[in-house]
Amino acid sequence: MRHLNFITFNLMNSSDSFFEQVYEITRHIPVGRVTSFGAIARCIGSPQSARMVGWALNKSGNVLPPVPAHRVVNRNGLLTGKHHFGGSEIMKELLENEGIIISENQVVDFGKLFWDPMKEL
DNA sequence: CGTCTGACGCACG
DNA sequence: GCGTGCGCCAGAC
Repeated sequence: MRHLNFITFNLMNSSDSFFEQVYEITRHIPVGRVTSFGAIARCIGSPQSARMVGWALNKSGNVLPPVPAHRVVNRNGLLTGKHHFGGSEIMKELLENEGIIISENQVVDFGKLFWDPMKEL
């Protein structure tokens, strides 16, 4: 049954589109880890399309399966997308629920928690 | 078609 | 280390 859902998902979403590649990589980010827009862009093969990654994630709210967009921050570990989660503190709370410490709108120990899709995928 | 818009990242001063 | 400028490119008009 899960297999059928997966097939339906692939039929409903052109799986080779830029957006879908972003979603697919984002879904692989482990709980309690984070990555950056640029890292995802590089993994796709468009290192200069980091802005598009953000654009894609902005539209990921109603996408299934769910996309953990809150685990994507900018290259400095800054929560630049926090205003797109309904409330301004939703993104922070989602990350803290996974054990990530946020201070001054920034991920503490970002270098340690950073998950590189190129290396890990 | 042209133009504008960004959840970015880099180069430079 | 910080501010500024610019290239990036898929959608929405």
